[in-house]
Amino acid sequence: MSQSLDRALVILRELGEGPRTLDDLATTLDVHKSTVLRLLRTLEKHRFVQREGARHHRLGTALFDLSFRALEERDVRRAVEPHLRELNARTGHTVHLASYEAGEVIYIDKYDSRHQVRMYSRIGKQAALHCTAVGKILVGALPEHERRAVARSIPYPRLTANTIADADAYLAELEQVRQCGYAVDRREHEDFIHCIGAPVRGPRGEVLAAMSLSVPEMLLDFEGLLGLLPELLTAARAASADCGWRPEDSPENPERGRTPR
Amino acid sequence: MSQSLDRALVILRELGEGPRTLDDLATTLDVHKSTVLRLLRTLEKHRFVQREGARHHRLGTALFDLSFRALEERDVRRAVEPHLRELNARTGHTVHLASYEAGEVIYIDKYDSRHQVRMYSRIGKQAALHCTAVGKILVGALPEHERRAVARSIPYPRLTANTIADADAYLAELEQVRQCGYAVDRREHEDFIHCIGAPVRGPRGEVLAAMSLSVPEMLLDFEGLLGLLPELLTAARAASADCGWRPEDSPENPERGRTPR
DNA sequence: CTCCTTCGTTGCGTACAGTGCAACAACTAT
DNA sequence: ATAGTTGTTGCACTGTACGCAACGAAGGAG
Repeated sequence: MSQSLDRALVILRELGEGPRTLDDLATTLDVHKSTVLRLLRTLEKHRFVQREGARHHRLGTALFDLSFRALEERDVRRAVEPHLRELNARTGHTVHLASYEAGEVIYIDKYDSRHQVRMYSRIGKQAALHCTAVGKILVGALPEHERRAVARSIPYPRLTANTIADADAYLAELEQVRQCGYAVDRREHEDFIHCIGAPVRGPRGEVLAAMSLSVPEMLLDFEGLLGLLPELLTAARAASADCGWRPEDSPENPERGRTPR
Repeated sequence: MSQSLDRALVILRELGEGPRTLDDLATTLDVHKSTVLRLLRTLEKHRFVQREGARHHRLGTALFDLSFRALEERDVRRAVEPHLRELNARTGHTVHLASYEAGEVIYIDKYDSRHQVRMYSRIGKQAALHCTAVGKILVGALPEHERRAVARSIPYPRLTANTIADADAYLAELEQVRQCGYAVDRREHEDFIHCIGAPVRGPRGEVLAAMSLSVPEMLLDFEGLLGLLPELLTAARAASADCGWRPEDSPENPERGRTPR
């Protein structure tokens, strides 16, 4: 492990919270100012950091460049984008695309609701595994032993009265999700929002990503949201088709986590 | 300057081009494999890099997280977003929001055209200063000496027959832009696309960002695009109002580059 | 099935890069 | 003026990150 690189990455994380001064950083990292200064200079040279005024530093443009490049490279995202966009246009509600990567579920695309009340989320943000529709879809698609391992290892913070609270209940829920072909989050993550999710599949029926529709309760009750399920499933199937999925091949799908290279 | 950090950042840039193996990286960096390995491990630990299969590495999710956070923090972007979105909805064409930061113009937001033919761009991408509408708006808004310095220092690659080719012509064009309150790119950047741009202003009339509308010639000729100018200007003014601009204060605006802190 | 190549991984000794220190410079506030 | 911040520079020392070389695992060719 490289010490200086390690420190630099902590600096970046810290700057992700907002602009900081040299001293701020030196204090939180518990290293000498001059050390921080040198690291910042290198980061600056590569445009990962830029100065704001005389003393403040903030994240730079190289970061945007890199991350949008990386997002573009994910073919799933590119293929699903039009369908996501259309689902958003048809329903007017917030839609998300999420992917399972290295033990975590993160949002890789998003279109916001047309309405005033919006759900807080962000591309790049981690989604909770135990109380979101996308989390259930993606973890549910893992091979059994891995699924069990995940279920046992994650924490179960109780975010609302409906949040699933332990591994057994979670595994049962995942089983349910696998059977239905879709997942719901009925006020499990936030008190006034419910959500439905569906898988996007690839050529061998493997789950590549999860698509979801989130609606605040004041706009639509849970039954109303379920009424949109056909729209969601249609969109997810169309997206899957664009990713190479052929429905006839796999009526009941094999367990699969990610695309082998 | 920190050597190891420097190398790590080069690795990230390299991975921005696509997934690489350890050897690939060692070769392009011209350092020993074991060195690359250690850097990669540190990057991995912080989720800046993730493995893809056994041997390939690609950019990780921390990058998305950071960059979207940073984008969110830019208040301009947040304030302008709805107007950008509406302009996109009304016209159906590609709209961009760009900002001048540390000598470069980069796209900080974008909504794609509804049509099949799309312009290639990406959030985080640098825009050419001499042949894009946003570049002209933003450089044109700099104080005179800085504007001249920029004009003299940048290269003038000839991308089409219409591209401005030298500093004098550029400065004259910028003067024009300042007078009109909008900028055009009449096939200066790409042969089949033209573009119009307008400034988004802050409380003191200073230019915070530039908004633009890009349309392929086959969809709309240049006069047709100019017909959309009122739409663009209305959107830009509404966005400016949301950023604290009060039109009556500054009929002719003072020169100003960036917001002081 | 075996050999051979290719690529990732590990342990180690050394050199130099990165560190902390202390003094200095630029600003603000009082 | 004076004192208190905070950024910047030069320097000497030490520990970290480097390259090396040997090992191990995986995959392909014959």
